[in-house]
Amino acid sequence: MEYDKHAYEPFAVTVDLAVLTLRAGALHVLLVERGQEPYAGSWALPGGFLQPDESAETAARRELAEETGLSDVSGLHLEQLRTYSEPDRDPRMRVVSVAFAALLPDAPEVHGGSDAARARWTPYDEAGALAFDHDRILADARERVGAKLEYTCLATAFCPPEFTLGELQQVYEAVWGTGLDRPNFRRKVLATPGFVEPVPGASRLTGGRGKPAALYRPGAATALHPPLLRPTPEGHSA
Amino acid sequence: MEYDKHAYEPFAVTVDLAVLTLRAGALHVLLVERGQEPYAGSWALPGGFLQPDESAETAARRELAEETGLSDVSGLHLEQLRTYSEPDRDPRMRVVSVAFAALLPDAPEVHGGSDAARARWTPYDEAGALAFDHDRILADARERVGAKLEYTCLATAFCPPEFTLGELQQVYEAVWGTGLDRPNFRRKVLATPGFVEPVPGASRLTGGRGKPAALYRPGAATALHPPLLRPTPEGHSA
DNA sequence: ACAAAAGTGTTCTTGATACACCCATGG
DNA sequence: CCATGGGTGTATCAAGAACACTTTTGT
Repeated sequence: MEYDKHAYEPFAVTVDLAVLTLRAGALHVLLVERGQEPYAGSWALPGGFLQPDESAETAARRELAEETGLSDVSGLHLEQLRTYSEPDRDPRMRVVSVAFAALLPDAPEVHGGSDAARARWTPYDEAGALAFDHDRILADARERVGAKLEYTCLATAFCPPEFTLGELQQVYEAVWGTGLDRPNFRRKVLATPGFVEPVPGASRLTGGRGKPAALYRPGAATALHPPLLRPTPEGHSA
Repeated sequence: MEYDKHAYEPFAVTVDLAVLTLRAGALHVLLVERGQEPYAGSWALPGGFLQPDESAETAARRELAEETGLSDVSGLHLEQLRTYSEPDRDPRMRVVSVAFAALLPDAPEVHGGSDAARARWTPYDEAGALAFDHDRILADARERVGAKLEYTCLATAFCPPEFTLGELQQVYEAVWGTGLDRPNFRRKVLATPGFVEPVPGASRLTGGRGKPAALYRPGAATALHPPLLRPTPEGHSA
């Protein structure tokens, strides 16, 4: 290892964020419209450069606060996905990008981030062709989050502080794109100690009609044993 | 996003490799001895700088070939772990490192890599304190590989082209650090279509004594449904 | 009364676990 | 003939899947 600071072409290091949330039971992602070339007018994932004194995680959280306008992003779940480093991924120079997924419970309207670019929540399925390799980053984000729902308690990161089991189930269904059996889902969640804990007296009407649902809070557990497997994606089966 | 090449302090981008293999039934990792400060005399994971025209994956494979001396590393499994970017992880300058795990079937002796540094295979448990944040990278590598053994066919990446079920089981036991019931392991593997496929007539003696074991090749499947869960790590249970 | 959503119960089937047991080979 | 490792069979138990049914609310 040699350490001459200028022996190599400098690399720019950025973070890109797939900010995910649920709106009306559907998975949405935060996109910003690009003002300059390349890809001017295209939609892209929010992101930006690492400052000299911050880690990728710190930069990601800073960008998240800037883009969403939220005052407190400290409790939100940030998940490092992977790093994209193909030499030609940005036509202007070498940009190595560390990608993150961020999970938001409620979805504040965000039109116009801090840097005056247009921003909007877009249904995942309508994200279409994004700038750079952001399509792939977004697909990787969904796959990673979908996989982590299976064996962690991550789903509560999409929910407000108090939520119903129906809302929790909607998280799974939206991210996985499948339907789940409500009684079985309910039993599975309640049978996992520390996944959720009941809020004693509380209940809430969900669809205007129907029985009010009991409210729950996230529990102390982080892992799910045994996991909650999604209905066999394809023909794998033992 | 602004793109002035010199608006920011340049970052060095490196790759670090946790090269894992099985020797005599135990998990080993490839370490190199550092010649210069900082951490001169300490052991570290092999790695190096990204060249201007290569991706992190390409750089990782190049480093892997250089450090192991293997002529063909194209078939080996490389797994991107995550990127380590704490500002103070290298005392000299900002070094952002993309970490990989590499899985080797046979373990060629490697004393002396290409850059004249001493290199050696070390049992995972004896790796002790490594330079920089390499302890953490190595721990992350083992955890990631252990997790992927549960729900993918990755275990065959540790095996030679033809292997016995006993050898495959040793992979699981070495990475997980647990014992497994042989009859049940066997059934589970054979019941998963495409995990392994038998080599018709072949068999091999393993321990000098005992019945010769049938040989298998890796199959076409990559995923395991349902997964092969490790014996409950801690008190999670439904 | 009816629709809609929450919540409970029950049955069936699958897969995991824990063994006991037989087979082939070398010393 | 015994130790060693490969391979088979089987009983038991826990978990998941499917689905019928009851409860509580708004209209």
